[in-house]
Amino acid sequence: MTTPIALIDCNSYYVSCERAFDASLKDVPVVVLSNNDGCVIARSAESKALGIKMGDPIHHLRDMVRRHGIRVLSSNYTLYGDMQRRVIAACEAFARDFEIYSIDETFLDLAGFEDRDLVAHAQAMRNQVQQWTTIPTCVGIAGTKTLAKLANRAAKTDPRFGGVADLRDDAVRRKVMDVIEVGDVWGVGRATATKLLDLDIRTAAALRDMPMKQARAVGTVVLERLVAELRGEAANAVEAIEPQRKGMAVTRSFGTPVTRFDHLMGALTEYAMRAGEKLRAHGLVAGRLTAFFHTNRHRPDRPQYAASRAVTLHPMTADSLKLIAAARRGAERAWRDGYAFTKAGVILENLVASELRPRTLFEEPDDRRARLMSALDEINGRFGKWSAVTASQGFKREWKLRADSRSPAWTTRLSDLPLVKT
DNA sequence: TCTGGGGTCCTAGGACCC
DNA sequence: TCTGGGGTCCTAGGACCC
Repeated sequence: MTTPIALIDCNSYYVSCERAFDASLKDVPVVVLSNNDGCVIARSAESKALGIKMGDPIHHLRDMVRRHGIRVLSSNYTLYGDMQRRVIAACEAFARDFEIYSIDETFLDLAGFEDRDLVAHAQAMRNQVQQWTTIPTCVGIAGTKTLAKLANRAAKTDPRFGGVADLRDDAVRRKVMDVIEVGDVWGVGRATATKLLDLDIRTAAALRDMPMKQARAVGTVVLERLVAELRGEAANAVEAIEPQRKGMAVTRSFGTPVTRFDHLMGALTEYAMRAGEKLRAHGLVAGRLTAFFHTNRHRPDRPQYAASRAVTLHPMTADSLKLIAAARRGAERAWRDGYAFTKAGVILENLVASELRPRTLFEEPDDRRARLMSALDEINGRFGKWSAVTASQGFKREWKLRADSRSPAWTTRLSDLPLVKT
């Protein structure tokens, strides 16, 4: 008997976070936009009912927004990240091991809780989260992570489950798998779904029943593992310990296209600064930096150019000024005149915990530089992101993105605290 | 006019080296 | 007529996830 796994998933998470602090958003259609106010990344139930899809560009929806009075918000990741900590805190007592899978989903290893009524257990957890954060959730319970995902989907889409679906029961599991489309299974994307449909494999149940050999032929070991999980054989454990991350990136689309090298460098400088902050916040150093930029891929009628150049960081470093220098070297090598660039970024790889980094022969301890970096982090942490910047970054940001309708930092900035009038 | 950002894993060809 | 093999790094791109 495998230990039961639960997946708790917040409903319309970003919208629910916004609603926690703005009562006027209740019961009306709401959407939250991606960075740069480009496309829809979260929808309230009312917006879903209007037919708005995940990823819809907002400029295609302007009419609809006017007609239905849809409330449109820029995304506020500081708020969503802070709310996530509160959601996890509310779940703490309900399992011993957690894997925080994404900003709104957490797997729970329910080992040690098997003798309880797990549906009642999950309902109590939902209530706790609702009480502490106002965020509505759904919970799926099953023997493997992939099945817990399916269970969660069932809990979310079929009101008869009352918010908690337990797929450990054979009959319930079969019924659910018969109706879930193959493309809605976790790990089956568009390309794989097309291949499976060609083989007349249309449901989660059909995927479960396909021959293992065929699964490997269609989608390598990845699909093979997925099929095993659908059969109840755990191929993925709940990973309570966060694995060492392999890379990190800071990338942005530009509000206005960039045609000049110095403007591109202004943006890359900013991203390299930010990447350094992220490295230092995680206590890491990087061994490799890649700078990239490209033109608008949605306009094939215009001249296209995409390039990326990697620079080895030797010695490994988290020093923003060294990252900026490396980004410049990469960008200079890749630059071509005559194009309008719409996106750029900095990717850091070969990450190692700072204290474990290999020392080089000629490396001298540079305390002053380290102190400068922590001073920078402190100033920008206390007074806001653009208080201290490098000269090449500059205060004028021609490429900067749009975020016209961002909600206040309700939970993390004192001046944005909501006021209660009595 | 206007189409996100941040991840992981995998594949493949070319350059380069021994 | 008649191609070396194997390793690593770089760049590019596909597929998937949230």
